[in-house]
Amino acid sequence: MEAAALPIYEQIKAFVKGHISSGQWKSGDPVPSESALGQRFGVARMTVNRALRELMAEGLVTRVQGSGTRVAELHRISSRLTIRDIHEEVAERGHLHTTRVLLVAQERARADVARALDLRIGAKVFHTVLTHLENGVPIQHEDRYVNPAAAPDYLAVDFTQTSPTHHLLAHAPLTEASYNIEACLPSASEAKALGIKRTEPCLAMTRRTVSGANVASFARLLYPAARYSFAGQFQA
Amino acid sequence: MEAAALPIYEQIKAFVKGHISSGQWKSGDPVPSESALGQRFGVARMTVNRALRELMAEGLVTRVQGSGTRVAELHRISSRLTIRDIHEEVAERGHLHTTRVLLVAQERARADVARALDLRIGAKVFHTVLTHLENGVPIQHEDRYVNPAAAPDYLAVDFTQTSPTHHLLAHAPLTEASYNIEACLPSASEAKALGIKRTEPCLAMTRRTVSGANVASFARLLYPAARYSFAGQFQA
DNA sequence: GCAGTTTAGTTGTCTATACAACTTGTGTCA
DNA sequence: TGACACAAGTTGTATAGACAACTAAACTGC
Repeated sequence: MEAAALPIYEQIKAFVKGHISSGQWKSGDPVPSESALGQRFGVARMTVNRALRELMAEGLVTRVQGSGTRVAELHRISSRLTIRDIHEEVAERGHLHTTRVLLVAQERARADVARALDLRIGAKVFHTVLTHLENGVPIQHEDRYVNPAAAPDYLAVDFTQTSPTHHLLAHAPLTEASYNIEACLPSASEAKALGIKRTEPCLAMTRRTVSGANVASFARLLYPAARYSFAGQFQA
Repeated sequence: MEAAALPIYEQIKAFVKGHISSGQWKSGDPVPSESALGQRFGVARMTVNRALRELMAEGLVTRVQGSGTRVAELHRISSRLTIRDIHEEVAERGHLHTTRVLLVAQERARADVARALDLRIGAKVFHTVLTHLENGVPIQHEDRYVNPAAAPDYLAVDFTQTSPTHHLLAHAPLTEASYNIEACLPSASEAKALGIKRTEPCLAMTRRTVSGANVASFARLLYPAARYSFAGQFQA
């Protein structure tokens, strides 16, 4: 019945967290110094150091060399937003993921595409448009441009078997990614592909991935509002 | 012209990151053991341990006691999404933040509100509806229910001077928060308050904050799509 | 062939110490 | 009064070592 003994540094983290979340220590208040906590718990300073360092990484305290540790201003609620491969996400729910391939083509980059992929206007680019279905219901519309330099054999992939994300991760290691989430209404073709009305709002995520020196891909992912949302959590 | 010497553990992190993002080490590949890296860099194992521990926290490697360290599956792109106080956000852009107070009232909880705040139906709750403006343009519509137990003097606050979030953080220390982001169309009253058409899509964030044993507040924050989006970045 | 044991290797935690880098308040001197 | 030096306290980094906990493969005995 006994709880497994937590590592000391976790106990110290819990001790500090407890004082913060109970309101005993408020934003801006000083947290006892490493040596003070070390004495109180009867442990080495390095152990306390690890606890406080991790709390800083979690955003609960701020530390200034030479000055001390203080309870952070919690005006920022920060949590990890994880963007996952759509196939994995559907599979984890125990559902069937299928793909409808609408376009697989090589094109010349228009101005906006060229800018996003960091290529010249008119440069060769790969373009795919897919619809992802969960148990037969469309949940994501994916319009993607790929830099041929990053994934030369992209067009040869059978996208009913392998998701573009999966192929790209395997062939163009990810060094950087940025995304933007906004609300929008679908275009006529997007609405048709998703089987929704043009007046039904959608979440649109535009994502740009960088692999080494190249921008590997630029994608617009559209989720019908009724069938998708992003959720997150924060634990003090 | 010389770059400041990075701490050794940062150098080791950069070394591992470099091998991952260049594709030399792929997902699932083993990373050299702590002692191996320690020998290679001529440093103590604890130093390597810190580097690898932080890389695990960043999601770049997985570590299993007794087995070893491996490059993580990067199918998950994970980054920190920070939700900030609207006032702070506007102020940082050097813009003027003002508030229009539409409702400040004490009500009896309807079923949905009671559930969200973990109270009985008909229990006393505080209800505020505000519009936040940036340089006079509405950017956020805030519909919030507050648990009186968590912030007894909530209704007395002058919301043209202090944001609800600010007051709550000061009086009900945050222990937990969860949020959900979705796309939707505004209701008639929301559209009117934001000065947009009912056909203009919006990002809706519903947020629930917990303070100690109480659910402190439940809020629906509505952002016109044309004026707001969430952005994030991931660095390998 | 199989089950159990041993062993080498790996990560997890913790210590006691050392020095560097920085902040802040105090004291000194002109 | 002001500029400067100093000292005390704090965090940042790094070490060398120790033992615990766990894994996976090799080995042993049946």
